[in-house]
Amino acid sequence: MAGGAALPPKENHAETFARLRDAHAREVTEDYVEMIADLIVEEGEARAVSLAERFGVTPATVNNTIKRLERDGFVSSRPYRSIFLTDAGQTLADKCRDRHKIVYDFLIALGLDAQIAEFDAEGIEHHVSAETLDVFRAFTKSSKGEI
Amino acid sequence: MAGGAALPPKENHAETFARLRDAHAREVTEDYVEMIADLIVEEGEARAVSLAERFGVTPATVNNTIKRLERDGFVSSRPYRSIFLTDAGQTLADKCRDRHKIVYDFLIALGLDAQIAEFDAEGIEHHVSAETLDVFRAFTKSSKGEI
DNA sequence: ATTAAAAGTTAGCCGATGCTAAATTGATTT
DNA sequence: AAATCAATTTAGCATCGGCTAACTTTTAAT
Ligand SMILES: [Mn+2]
Ligand SMILES: [Mn+2]
Ligand SMILES: [Mn+2]
Ligand SMILES: [Mn+2]
Repeated sequence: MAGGAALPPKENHAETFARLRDAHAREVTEDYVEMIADLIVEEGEARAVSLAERFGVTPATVNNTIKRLERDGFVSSRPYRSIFLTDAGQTLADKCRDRHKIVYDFLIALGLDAQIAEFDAEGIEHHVSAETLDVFRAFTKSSKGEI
Repeated sequence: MAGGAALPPKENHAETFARLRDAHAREVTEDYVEMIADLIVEEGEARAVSLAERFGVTPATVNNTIKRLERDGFVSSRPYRSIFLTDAGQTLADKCRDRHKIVYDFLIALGLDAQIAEFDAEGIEHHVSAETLDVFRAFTKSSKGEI
């Protein structure tokens, strides 16, 4: 692939895209639980109106998404009240926040500016395997050593 | 963000997610034109059955996607015949193939194995800005220098 | 030339993620 | 207490990207 054939062997290729579709299916969930956790830290609670503003979507869209998250066991909410993470939601949020920070810090360590790092990390975070994350973390750490 | 507040200023935050949604909207298109270009190189033509096998989806799904690509001016096709890229499609495919390779080679340069690099590159490629791509390219190049 | 197999198409379905417009509820002000 | 304003919910819609099942067309084998 690197320098050879244009395509990987066809027997394995579909697995790559199956993983990609899986990652996609989780992206919105991951961004929401992470955002809810951050809002609770920063503003004391997570309101639908804040989520709508942060994501740049309408309140109706937030409502739909929150219902899916509730169905999937990541949040709890009561009508007209703010939104809470379940234990599963908090666990996922912690994992996503760590991962997000590792990706962001890695992009900064590579010399990118904060705005670009923020943009790209928001997408990249959902597509880094555990192995890649380890390498990112190690790179950032070692790049801090060699001032 | 790096070490400070949990969240970026709310005035700018929505832009990050707007870009993310834009990138999403382009992912399938980008993967298809790239795959079509690669199949034409490797097999002489791009058949729906090959796309279905490569992506791990059904022929019906390929058909739907090809219709959207045709509607959007990236491919041309006639019933029961193989699929061709328009000029716009070829241009996009070339761009995507380059970008894909830069991301893949960067992950390899970081020390990741081929399988992981293949998996992660397939997702990451859609979320790297031009700036990040430049940095990736430079890193790969310099890592080749210092054997 | 028939037949069988492979490839492609069509119809109809679903879930995810977005939207607008209207209705409802809760909070604030007067 | 009423009225207003802000927040939330609901209803109804659209597109994308997936699916199965049935059908048609092309290609390959006999
Ligand atoms: Mn994200
Ligand atoms: Mn994130
Ligand atoms: Mn891809
Ligand atoms: Mn690609």
